[in-house]
Amino acid sequence: MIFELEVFPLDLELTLGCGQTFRWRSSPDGSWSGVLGDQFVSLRQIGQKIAGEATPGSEDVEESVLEFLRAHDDISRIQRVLRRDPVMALGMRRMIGLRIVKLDEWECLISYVLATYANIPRIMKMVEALAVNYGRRIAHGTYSFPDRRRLSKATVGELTRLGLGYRAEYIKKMCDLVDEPKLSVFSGAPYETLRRQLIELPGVGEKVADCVSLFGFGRLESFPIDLWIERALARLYEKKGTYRSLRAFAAERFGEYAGYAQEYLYHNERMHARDLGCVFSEE
DNA sequence: GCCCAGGAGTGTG
DNA sequence: CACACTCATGGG
Repeated sequence: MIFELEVFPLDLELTLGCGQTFRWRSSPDGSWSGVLGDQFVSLRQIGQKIAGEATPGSEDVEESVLEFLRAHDDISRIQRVLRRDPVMALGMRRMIGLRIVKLDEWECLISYVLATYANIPRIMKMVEALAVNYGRRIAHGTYSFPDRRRLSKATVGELTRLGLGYRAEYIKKMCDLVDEPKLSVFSGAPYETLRRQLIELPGVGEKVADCVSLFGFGRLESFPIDLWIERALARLYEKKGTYRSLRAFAAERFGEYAGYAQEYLYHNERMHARDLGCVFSEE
């Protein structure tokens, strides 16, 4: 199935390659492919349009892609709000095509529990291993991410052998504790409540709860603080401290769109580490 | 070989 | 509340 969409502004490479998603990969021809629900989707940027291709499926692919890319986000409004911060104002425009994505809640929860104390290539490998071993086959070599029922069949031993390390226990417990009704209750809760409930889950601390709030439940005010963000805040704002204090700093500074500011800072800091410049300061 | 990774859980001061 | 230690392993 072939389709065409307009999402503007959007930089597909930036959005899918900056480390917020773990199952999207680029091809030499410049297209990006991944899985949405039970469909294998391939996207390519052509000017201001997105050309897409998907395996036949029951879902409305175009709608899924628009939701995934958060096409309804008013980026100019978001940047107008963030511009109040002088550091953001300096380089924000060059991040204009970087959009926060909206992931499936369950997949996001599992993915970011796996993400603790691992680098991105490894996280991608672990998530892919879960899909291949417990997901549903939807195309040649492509598998959907396993829902709770399917993932429940995994034993801790199997999960450990797949390279999850100490995370295997967390995933096993998660399958016993979280079901669709529970996720649905989470969806309706305000951010602070959602966050508190997520933290009660095994393997979920403040940072993971904030990632799941942001990428899984679409709470744009969430500001996950990992090592890169700590460095960015120290380097660009001379701000150090506990998670609690840094979080308060971000809330005051970036308000309802702290999640976008976070992703800008995250991407920028990683580029800076690779000596690819910094858009938020003159160097 | 070495250092690091989108941290969390637990125990201690 | 703030720090210290452990956890299991692969990637660069």
